[in-house]
Amino acid sequence: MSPAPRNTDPAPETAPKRPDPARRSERSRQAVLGATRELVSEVGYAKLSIEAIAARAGVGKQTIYRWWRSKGTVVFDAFLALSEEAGGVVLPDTGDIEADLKAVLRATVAEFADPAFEAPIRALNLEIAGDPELAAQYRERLAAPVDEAKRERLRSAQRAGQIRADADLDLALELLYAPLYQRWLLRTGPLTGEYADALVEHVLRALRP
Amino acid sequence: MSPAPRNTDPAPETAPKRPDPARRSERSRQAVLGATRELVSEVGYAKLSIEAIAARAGVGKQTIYRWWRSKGTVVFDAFLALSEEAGGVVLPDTGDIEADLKAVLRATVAEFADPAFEAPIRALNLEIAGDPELAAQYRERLAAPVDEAKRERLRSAQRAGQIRADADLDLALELLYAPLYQRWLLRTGPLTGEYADALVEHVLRALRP
Amino acid sequence: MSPAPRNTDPAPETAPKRPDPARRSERSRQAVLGATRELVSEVGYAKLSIEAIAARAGVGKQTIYRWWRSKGTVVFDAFLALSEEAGGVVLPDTGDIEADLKAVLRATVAEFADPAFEAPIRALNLEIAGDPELAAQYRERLAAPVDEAKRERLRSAQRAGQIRADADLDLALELLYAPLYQRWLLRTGPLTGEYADALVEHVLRALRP
Amino acid sequence: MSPAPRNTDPAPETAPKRPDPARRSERSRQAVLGATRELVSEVGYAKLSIEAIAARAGVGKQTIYRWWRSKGTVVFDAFLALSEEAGGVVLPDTGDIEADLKAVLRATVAEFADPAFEAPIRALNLEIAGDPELAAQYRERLAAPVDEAKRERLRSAQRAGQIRADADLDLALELLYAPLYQRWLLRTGPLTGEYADALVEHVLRALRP
DNA sequence: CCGTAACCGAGACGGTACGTCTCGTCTTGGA
DNA sequence: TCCAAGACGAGACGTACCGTCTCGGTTACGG
Repeated sequence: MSPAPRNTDPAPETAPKRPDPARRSERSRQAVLGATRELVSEVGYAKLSIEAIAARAGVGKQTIYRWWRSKGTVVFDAFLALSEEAGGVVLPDTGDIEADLKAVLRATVAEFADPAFEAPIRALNLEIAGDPELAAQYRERLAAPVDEAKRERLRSAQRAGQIRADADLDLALELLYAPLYQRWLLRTGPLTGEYADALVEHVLRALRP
Repeated sequence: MSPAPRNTDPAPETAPKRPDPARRSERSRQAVLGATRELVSEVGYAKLSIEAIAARAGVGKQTIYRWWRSKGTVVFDAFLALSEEAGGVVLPDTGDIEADLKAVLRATVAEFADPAFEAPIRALNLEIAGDPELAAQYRERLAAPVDEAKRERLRSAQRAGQIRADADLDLALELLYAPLYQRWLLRTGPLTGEYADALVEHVLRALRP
Repeated sequence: MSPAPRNTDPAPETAPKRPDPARRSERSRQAVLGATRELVSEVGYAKLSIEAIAARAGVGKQTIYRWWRSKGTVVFDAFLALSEEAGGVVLPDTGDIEADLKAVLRATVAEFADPAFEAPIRALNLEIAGDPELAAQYRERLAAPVDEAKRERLRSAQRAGQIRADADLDLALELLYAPLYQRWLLRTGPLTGEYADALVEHVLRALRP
Repeated sequence: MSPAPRNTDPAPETAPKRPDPARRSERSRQAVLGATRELVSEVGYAKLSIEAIAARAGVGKQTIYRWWRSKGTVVFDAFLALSEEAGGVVLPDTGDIEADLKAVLRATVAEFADPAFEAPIRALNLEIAGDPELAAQYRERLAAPVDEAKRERLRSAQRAGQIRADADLDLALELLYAPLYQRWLLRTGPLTGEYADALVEHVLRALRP
């Protein structure tokens, strides 16, 4: 039996001195996230400053820099915290996959149209698009459970014979949501209920047995 | 005595003093756009500053503020100029719509994978996503001609009976490109030739007569 | 004839980019010096901050950093400006060197005792003691003319036969003023008129023919 | 009815919670003083921080704040400890007051010229000049014994008839040392052996019978 | 053909925010 | 209870850029 290697870490190099999470002030964390949500709504993401967050939260700037890498990570956490409270996602399953998908996509369209959601969601998306590490966290903590719920609904339709057994469900999800997302993000066209319906109809045509 | 005339003039209001485009220095314009392209490649969009552009271009800051609204518009123009040089877009038409689309999407995948293109294209996309006015310009001057070429190829396939006569070609384009775009922008999955092929196959299934 | 050498400069090395004094804003300069004098009086030298000076003066911080090396140099200039306005110094010459010196030293004692002068003069002295470059400027621009006036009074006494012809007048000045200065700076003893008188009497004993 | 008692209590007032000196860790005290001496030499007094002292000494910051009022008092103690080890001061007494004083002043000049002493002594002096309480401590614990030794040498010269019986010895000491001190502190002139000699000669002229 | 009015490079200005540093206080866990 | 350790609110540091505002210099009309 060979001895367990003690330290396989290839690059310690004068450790960057991480803070101790056990001693973190929960009160400060909440204050920062709350202030961030308020300020994003008030002045928008681009004009958001760490200075302003600290002031609004009644917190020292160092406390923010100690626990977050960048403005983007703070904003991300601020909305992540909100979403995680929201709890599990359940999609409707009436047995009619077309009707159910239309309902879900119309709901998504409505969400994108709500100006109160629009600004922060856009900010969050830009942040994610520009930072691979945030993107990874986003996928794991926010997108994954939602996607799984959507995939499950498609699987149910498969079992009901409404979708081909050999369909690639991940690709199917992308076909459903990416056009919506792109229209919204780049404002390349109107986002309406009719559009959502047409989208669902086209995609289902590709998926039916 | 006649009443003092109210100022019903709806527009001038201490005119904002537009510069005279006729006297604009072409040399300065080119220097700014060139310096901008260099700097975006070197330091990325987020760390790009007007100050640095002016210094690199050997140009006064005022010259930039005189002719561009914001950092975003400069970057936009810098890449617009490049693309417009590229000239008209023509898509292959071998008569086989599936093969042609696969070739085009694989080319797009390759472009997204090229790290030299990646950074500035991403920067440009973030800028467009965050600024509706830039988005409009982008659609008119860059996206429109390319989209028209793509639509024309689909129309040709329609005439050849490879695509249903009543298909919505705009939606078809979105179904083809949006999933690719989303994967790239949010890094939600690998971008490979196989993926492009599968995408084309699925979408065509929805479009065939 | 040999060609004129183009560049004999031995150490250019990415020049530190000096600002152009010709374009300096006199209004800003005055505002900074004024604000500095006010703040030194109000909060003392130790608690004086560049930030506060800039705010009080209605000036950007960079404007201070552009023209002054350190907090010390600003304070120095602030009081230098005051003193230089004061104009030429003239010492009394009644013909009685002892009486005149007593009067002058008593005046100095009174100045040191005045709390309005005390704080800033002490701040200035600490700054000078800690920064050789400031010390040099202080000697040239403030101390030199005053010292020359004092030396001239002693020379006049020499001509009148009240002081030895071969006396070292610079040393004489130090003997007169250094004890006073030391008592004040280190608070090693009471500063009174009697002390000034005793000092003059002792020093004159060393200087008389 | 008796009058409400006035609070004649001169001290407690919501007691400031003094630590118990008996339980003080000698190891910590030494570590702090040692680290302080090192750091003053390395970075100078102005850039010295409590934070850095604590880190270098391997001591909690609170331990410093518990036992010292300010950065100045720590520095002061650090050098005080050094000097007190040095033990009693004895001045030479060859019977020739002029030769003896010249030797002593030349030694002082040499000390001031030594760059290893220069920096910390200057730091200490600035601190004393800016803090009356430190100044008092300095006089009692450091200056007093040295001054007494010097005064004793002058008294001995008085007994020997080399100095007038009615001379003010305290003033004499100031006449001897203040010029030296001032030249050093403000760098107003060269500090040489010749200067020390000239100083002694002038002062003695004022003191002789 | 000669002002004179624009653009131009340059860069100082009043500001905002950055990210770091240190202050002096407070909290935790170990001896 | 003291200590090492270090998180905390606070706020100054010195730097980077912002967008505006002069400065001279240099075109390029238009009287």
